[in-house]
Amino acid sequence: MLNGRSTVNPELAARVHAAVRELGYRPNGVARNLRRRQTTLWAVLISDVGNPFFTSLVRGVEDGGRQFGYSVVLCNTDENRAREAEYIAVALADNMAGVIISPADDNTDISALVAAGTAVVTIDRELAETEVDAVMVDNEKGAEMATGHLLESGYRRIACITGPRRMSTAMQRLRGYQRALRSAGLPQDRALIRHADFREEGGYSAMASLLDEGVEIDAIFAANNLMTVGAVECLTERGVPIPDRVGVIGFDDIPWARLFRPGLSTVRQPTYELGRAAAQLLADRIDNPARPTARLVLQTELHPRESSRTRTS
Amino acid sequence: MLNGRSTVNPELAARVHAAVRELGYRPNGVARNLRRRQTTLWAVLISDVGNPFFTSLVRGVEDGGRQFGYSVVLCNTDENRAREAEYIAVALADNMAGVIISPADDNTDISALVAAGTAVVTIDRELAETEVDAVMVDNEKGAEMATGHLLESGYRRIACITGPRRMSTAMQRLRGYQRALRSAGLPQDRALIRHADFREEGGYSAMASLLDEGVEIDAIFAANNLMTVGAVECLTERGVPIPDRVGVIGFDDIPWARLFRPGLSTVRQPTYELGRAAAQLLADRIDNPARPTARLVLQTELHPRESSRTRTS
DNA sequence: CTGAAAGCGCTAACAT
DNA sequence: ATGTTAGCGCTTTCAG
Repeated sequence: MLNGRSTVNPELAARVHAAVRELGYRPNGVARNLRRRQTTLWAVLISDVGNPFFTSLVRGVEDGGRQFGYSVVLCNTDENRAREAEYIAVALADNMAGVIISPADDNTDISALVAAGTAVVTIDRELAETEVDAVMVDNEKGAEMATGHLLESGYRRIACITGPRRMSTAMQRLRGYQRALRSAGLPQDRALIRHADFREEGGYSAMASLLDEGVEIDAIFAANNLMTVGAVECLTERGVPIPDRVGVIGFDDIPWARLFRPGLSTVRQPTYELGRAAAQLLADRIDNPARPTARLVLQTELHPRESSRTRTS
Repeated sequence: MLNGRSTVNPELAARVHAAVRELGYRPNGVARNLRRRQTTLWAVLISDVGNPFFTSLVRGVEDGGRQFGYSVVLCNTDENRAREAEYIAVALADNMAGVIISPADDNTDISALVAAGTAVVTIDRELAETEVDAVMVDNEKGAEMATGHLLESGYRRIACITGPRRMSTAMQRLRGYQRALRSAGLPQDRALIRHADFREEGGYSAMASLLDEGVEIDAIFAANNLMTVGAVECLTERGVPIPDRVGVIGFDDIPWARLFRPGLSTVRQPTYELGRAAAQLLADRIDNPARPTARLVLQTELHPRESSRTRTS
């Protein structure tokens, strides 16, 4: 009756409902999950909730999931494949309805999930081998826009601090940077390219190494928010004026970037929307496991601020 | 045998384990949960993962929970009591092992959790009625330090933008502010006190109202990170120089506050540690439901930066 | 159309 | 010390 199945005497129904309230009866979700062989839980595997990029993503996923009646289990992988594998095992053991993952590596193994029939959506980063629903931004275009903006502002010796080779986003953003230089007819100088770890320290050290090695540069394109902050800190610490001596633009916004001085130019990603879209795709995949995989690419937006002001010299 | 109970023929054990691996057997956590009448899930109820304060808290909880074998379900309440109640119902229905909550209101009703025997720890904010384990900072002292610092820097007409009356943190921080003024022998001017909503917009409007009403002020103490940002934005927008015309200090740090210009003075809370401590307390409470309730108070740290530089005039 | 019964996969209690 | 069984609370199926 409580499932709204039977057609019962309305008076009886009222009495039952009263009793339900009176006795404080609560349906046991665990028993329901066991019987239905499904839960209403999603695992969200990201490298760090401390990074505002992922925060906003998670927020979107949670809001989206709520609409469909799912709760979100947070899983920080710290870019660590072992930890990632652990969480995948948990998701499997707990029969989670779906997994949204920003893989720590292009080759992250999600075959166990696929084999178990668990719905999976990758977010931000793509998987090389397995074909599953994916939501991401147009990284190559975003990076090209950023680099193109520096070129238009008059910078010519533009360095690129990108992420690890094993991550799709790092490579796509690097390609975008290279494409912009090529379009402008500028030489590709390998000394201008650094692979760091997508963290603040990585950005800092990459910036330091560029300065220490005396590589001639007049601008920096940093391929994520944290590395941008690291690079700026390094420049500030060493008294290199931004943008007069070195222009800076970063990929992905930083909250309150407008309160920084100089204001940081960035390529903004629609992070919240990425999360919402992933939630939509996952809910849909759960209802419709057979549908062909979807690949959703959202666009980025250029936000020029003072750190990439037009060069006058 | 898989529970490591029996003493079995080692050769047989090896064969079983081989079969386990071969067949890809995975224990069903849901069935286990039903039988044990317990899960390994914690619900963390906070108002917003988008706020770096809560982000860092959640990170601490997740890291702490992992150590004890728990996963964390993220629940954004948006300071909304209805949504909070919904999530409490979910935690109950899903038999979650424990709940860590930063209540949207001093009178948030957690009696259902208590009645069901679910372990609960409040974090950041306290509950007025129910006595449960609690982790927080010394808000009054932190606010007193902040205000005291402004006084030492030569400010005399210090306004306070605090949070809603219904929240313990807002009231404690207000009291700390008042205590500092009293110690300095300054008058308590009610026109200097504003209750906002702990959000950026709230800080912005409160600041705007102070300026619009022509209240004579030379400094601001804002009782959380987001309201500090809002207040600074308002001042910046209206061209009020910080700290020369108005000094600013905020409660709770903001990531990369040192990249802001002027650098924002803050009272730092040990956010990550708060989360870790709450996790510890919750795990312990689950193992030991009868132990008396604990109330853990951590200390804050003053981080003076340029926004509250000593007045020369 | 409604009520009864089987059983999801595991573990705790019980019998051997 | 080991093997067996009952049953967690629900939903689904099947019989009435």
